[in-house]
Formats: sequence, structure tokens, C-alpha cells
Amino acid sequence: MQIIQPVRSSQNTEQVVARVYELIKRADLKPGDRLPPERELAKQLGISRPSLRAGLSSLISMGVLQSRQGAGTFLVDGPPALDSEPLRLLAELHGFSYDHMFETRSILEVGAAGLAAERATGDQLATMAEEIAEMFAALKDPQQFLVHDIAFHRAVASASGNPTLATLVEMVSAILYERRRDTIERAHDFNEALELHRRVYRAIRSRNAEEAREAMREHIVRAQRAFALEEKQQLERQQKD
Amino acid sequence: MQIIQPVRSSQNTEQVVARVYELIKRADLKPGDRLPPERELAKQLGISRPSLRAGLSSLISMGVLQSRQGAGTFLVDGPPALDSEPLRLLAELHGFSYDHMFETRSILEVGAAGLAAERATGDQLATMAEEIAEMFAALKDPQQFLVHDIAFHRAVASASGNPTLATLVEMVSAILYERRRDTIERAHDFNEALELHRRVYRAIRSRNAEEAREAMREHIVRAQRAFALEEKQQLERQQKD
DNA sequence: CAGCGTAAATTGTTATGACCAATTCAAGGG
DNA sequence: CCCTTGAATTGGTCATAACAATTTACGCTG
Repeated sequence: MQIIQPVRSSQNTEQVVARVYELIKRADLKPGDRLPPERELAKQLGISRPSLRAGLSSLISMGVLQSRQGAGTFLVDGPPALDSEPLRLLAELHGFSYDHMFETRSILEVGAAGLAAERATGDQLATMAEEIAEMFAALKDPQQFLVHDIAFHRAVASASGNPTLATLVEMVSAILYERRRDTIERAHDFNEALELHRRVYRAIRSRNAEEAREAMREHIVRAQRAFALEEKQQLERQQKD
Repeated sequence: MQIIQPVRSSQNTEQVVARVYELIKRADLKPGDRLPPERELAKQLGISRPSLRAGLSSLISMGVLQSRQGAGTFLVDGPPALDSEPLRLLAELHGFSYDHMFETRSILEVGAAGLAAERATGDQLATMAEEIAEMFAALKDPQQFLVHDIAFHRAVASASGNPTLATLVEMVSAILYERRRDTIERAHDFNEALELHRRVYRAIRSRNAEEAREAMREHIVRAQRAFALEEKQQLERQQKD
């Protein structure tokens, strides 16, 4: 018969999420602040501790809360960020390709670069320049180079002045970086990548949005090729074993 | 003293997520399939039911699983989608503005429109055309118009051929649409919005990527203005009460 | 034999209570 | 004054039970 699915899975958990969030707003808790202990919170909301924990667990996996045993449960501090895990799982389950993810990353970061050219502050420009300098210093150390590569792109996203956009950039890029950290081993032509980073920076520095977009687009296309090459090499290496 | 935070919150839950995911892959479960019952699964993984449930709860809140009391726990079927709730909470906690969200939506959808112009299939073009026809039919019914507005944009995102991108578009747009559903009440100049939709469609239909991007950009700028106007009217209405 | 309703089995949901492990903090000793 | 040590606090895990919704199977009725 297969009637339509009710889909009302665990009203309680959702309710807890909503009520805890209400509490956060009402008590005016800021990132980094501590929530009341679980036992007390459960009593306040009139539910059992396991039920409360289900809700908190949900908020933790959404990246809103973070808990440390013995210390308490806290609102996450630091820059706003979404966990990449959901996107990664979704991608694997449905077989999204890395090419699609690079394409998405390109759209996001090209947009971010354009906005950064219009809005970047002096501090943000300085951060970008510093990361480029660090990349120069790490030309012989792939892992270290990658770290500053990430930091540079994060700085550009931040300089877009749009936290929503920066959050999405971070979410998508994290998946690609994590994958790349395992395959980068051998050093390629980092000089080319570095030169493209500098081109992006110069365009942002000179407030040339169109050039910044074009430079970022070019850079990510090259990065995608390098990534594909590394994947291929890794595959061949595994087959040899 | 404030040593660095270990941040190792609940290794068990994360481990459960990983192991359940492994199981999904190993058993080759497809979207819509059912997982083993909790009692059995807990025994398989050698953990207690509450611990297992914490992990499942996490996967549910990530949108990977879905459970129905008495029936079982299933892999979600339907098109891949990320829950908008995490982004919404993050936005509220950090005070992201709607302008930023529109800007992000513009970047995503402009990119999607460009790709759709290059890749849309006949079926996808037909879906877009149908939704435009439905908008014509719903010119006097704001809520209904909005439904087909959403469907049109979803069709464009889908026609981009990039499921990652489509997923992000959906996630961001859902927040804006949900907000708008509450403020749209009075009908404005839907003719203008409809005309812009048609312009987007014609550009995609004729495989003109640049024009499709420009049309989508223009459309979303106007939508943003309409949104801001509705928000303002709603604010004034509330003050009057 | 076919159709249908009811009861039993299955399965997720919530609750209670207890104990463990990590952290925090204050009292006491050097 | 600083360090150590212990108790109190707090999150993490577990075992068990009762509950609710759905599914399945059996038996009754026509």
C-alpha cells in the first residue's frame, strides 16, 4: 500500500534544538559561553537527560555547540563555520565527483575574490601578503605549503566581507584540502601556483575586481589539474603495490 | 592557565558515525534502503543502544538518515539535500544579514545559470518552461506564485549538472524563501519578476551562458529589493499595532 | 477461497538510575 | 608563594524498562 511517510521523526529532538536555541537567545549567550549543566537543563526543559542529550548531540553535529567532559558544554567560538562532514557524506553517498566540487569551489571563490577586491581592509590585505611570503618560505615542504595555501584562500574569503559566503567556501574547500593532504607528498611545480596566488593578490590589492575574478578562476583550474594528476599518480602507485 | 582545549568531544559518537557509514558502504545500501534495527546494530558494533542512538541522531540531523517509529531507520531518498537549519542557526548567532545571504545566493545561482545554459537537457528545459507557465497562472496568488518561483530556480540549479552546486543553492535559498513566505502577503508587481524569469529561461534555452548569468544577476538584485521592501512594510505594520 | 480485522511481533522513542572519566577548584603542605 | 592532592562538578557511557507506532501474520467471516 505504501501510504505517504509521516516523516515526523523525533519531534522531541527538534523541539529540544528549538528550545535550547531559545535559551541561548534569551540568556544572551555569546560564542564561547557555557551552557547550564545537562542535569539542570533537562530539569528546566522538563525532559529526561537522554532526550536532552539527543538534542544537544544534534546541535553539536551542526557545529553550534561543543562539549568537553568535566568542563561543560559551550557555544563554539572562533570564526563561524559549518561542519563539512554532512556535505562529504552526501557527496559520497550520491557519488558527486571531485570535478563538480572544484567547479563549485571555483564559483564561490571567484565570487569571493571579486568582492574582496572591492572591500578588503588593510589588515586583510596584510594577512594575504603574509601568507604568500610563508608560501615562498615553504617551497620545499609540500605539507607546509598547503597550510599557507589554505590560509591565503581563507583570507580572501574573509576579505569578501560576506560571512555567509566565507562559510560556504570553507565548507567546500575543507573537503578538497583534506583529500589533497593525503596525496600531495611529491612536490610539483609550486612556483606556478605561487605565481597565480600573487596575481590574485595584486588584483585585489589594486581593487581590480574583474582581474581578481579571472586570476582566481585561472588558479583554481590549475589547482584542479594538479589535483587530478596527484590522484592519478596515487592510483598508479597503489596498483604497483 | 587555560591550556589548549582538547576538543575531543565524544569520540564514541564520531566513531559510530564512521562505522555506520562504513556499514552503509559495505552492505551497499542505497537511498531509501533500511538499516538493521537498533538493537541488532548496537550488538554488531559492540556498543550500547544509547551510544548507537547518539551516532544515529547525529546522522539524522545531518540529513543522511531518517527514522520512522515502528518501521525502521532509512537512508534518505529523493534528491540530495543538506539541511538548512545549521546555516540558519549560524547566521542568527553571528548576525549574518539577509543582504549577505542574497549576495551569496546571487553568486551561486548566477554560476548555476551559466552552467545550465551549457548543459541543460531537453527535459530540464521543459520543466523550467512549465514552471513559468504555472507562474503565469498564479499571478493573483502570491503564495502559489512563490511555490513555482522556487521550483523554477530549483530546475535551473539542477540543470547546471552539478549536484554539489545544486545542493548549496538549495540550502541558501531555503532560508530566504522560508522567511519570505511569511512576508509576501500583499501582491506586488509579479509581472516584472515573471518577465525576468522568462529572460533567464530564454538565455538558457538559446545556450547563451553570458546572457543567462546577466539575467539571473539582474533577477536576484530585483528580488532582493522586493524582499527588503516587504521586510520594511512588515516592520511598519508591526509598529502600527 | 478471498477479504478484512484484530492481535502479536517488530522497531523506534523516552525515561530512570547508576557508574565512569575528565576537568575544575579549593584546601593543605612544602 | 607555589605546588600537590583530594573532593566536587560535569559530560560520557551503560543497563533496563516501559511506551508508541508500524508492520506482519493469523484467524475469523462472508
